[in-house]
Amino acid sequence: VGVDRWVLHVDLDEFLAAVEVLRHPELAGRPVVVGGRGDPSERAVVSTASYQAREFGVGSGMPLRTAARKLEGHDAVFLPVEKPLYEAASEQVMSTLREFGAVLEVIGWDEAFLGAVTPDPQGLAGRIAARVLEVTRLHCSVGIGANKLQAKTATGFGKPAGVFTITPDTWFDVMGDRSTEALWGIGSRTARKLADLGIGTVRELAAYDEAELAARFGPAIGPWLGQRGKGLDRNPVVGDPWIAKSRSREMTYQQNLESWDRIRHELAELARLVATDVADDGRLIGRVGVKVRWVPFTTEFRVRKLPVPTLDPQELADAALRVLDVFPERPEERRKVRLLGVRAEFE
DNA sequence: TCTGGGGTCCTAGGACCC
DNA sequence: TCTGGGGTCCTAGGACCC
Repeated sequence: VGVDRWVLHVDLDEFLAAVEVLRHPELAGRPVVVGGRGDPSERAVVSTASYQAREFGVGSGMPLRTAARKLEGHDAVFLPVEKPLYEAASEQVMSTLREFGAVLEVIGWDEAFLGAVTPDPQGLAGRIAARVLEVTRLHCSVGIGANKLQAKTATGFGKPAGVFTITPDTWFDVMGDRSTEALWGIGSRTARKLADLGIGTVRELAAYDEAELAARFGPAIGPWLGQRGKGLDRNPVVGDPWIAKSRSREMTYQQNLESWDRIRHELAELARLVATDVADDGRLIGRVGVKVRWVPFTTEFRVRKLPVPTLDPQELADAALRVLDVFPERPEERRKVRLLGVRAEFE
């Protein structure tokens, strides 16, 4: 009785671009695009665009080439992704969030959930944003809800640098008329399948029979979709440190790979990189996966269990090459390759 | 628009065994 | 001729997220 349990979702505003502007203050006010190696002529996409860049229609996931075209004549800056820099900034943000003593679940460089018990979640949100700004000089938005879905959804309405609350009482007022694709966890594919059933809006999804959804989408995903529509989410905020189940490296080549020897060489190189990545972890690798993206853009993935789990770079490279051999179509058979990837799955 | 890199989870089907 | 039911392991592929 009377326990005010809330979920807060904290999301940094234009995170990568904001971090870059902090160390390059002269860039403030200009459209800033962070992506790839910072060369808009290369095969790469936008990781983060500053709000000034977004005004010209540039956003995450867009090819850098396209972004450059949209920003032509607007004094834009393209910067490379500097992973260690953002990791350091992220750690600073997360340790600031930890000061508040709530359960903290980190879900990305620039995002986290807090499970809080408080009669005044808005007050807490304001204090969090102020403290994050004070310590890191970065702005964030905070969403408040009765569960993760509501909180995460609310953040979008708070941006930039604001606080927004969604409760079970206001869920349908805020979300009811929106497309199902606006829901966290429903992408374009599922939204289209739902539309085929006559389900266009969140309200329509909420009203749909869950057994029917289970028949269409499977026993787990079907009912889960129905719950999403109703704004329900049973997943708790989990404070345990995240432990990766796999580690991978992949590379899109600026020039397509054509020779079989070159492909094998590059794949072995990626495998050794993965081995280096996991060397300190200590856990053995039980399965190895290989990803090939053919020209123009079809992607295939094969994975094989290792007869004997290993940590050895050369064994991993050999295993990756054996997986490459099971691809039904060999690269030497006329198809060019634009991307290779190696994934190691822990035992 | 010519489409990155690093992850997670679910589903379905085949193989195999009892 | 027409053929069980259940369990487990393995892999392919889809979908989504940051």
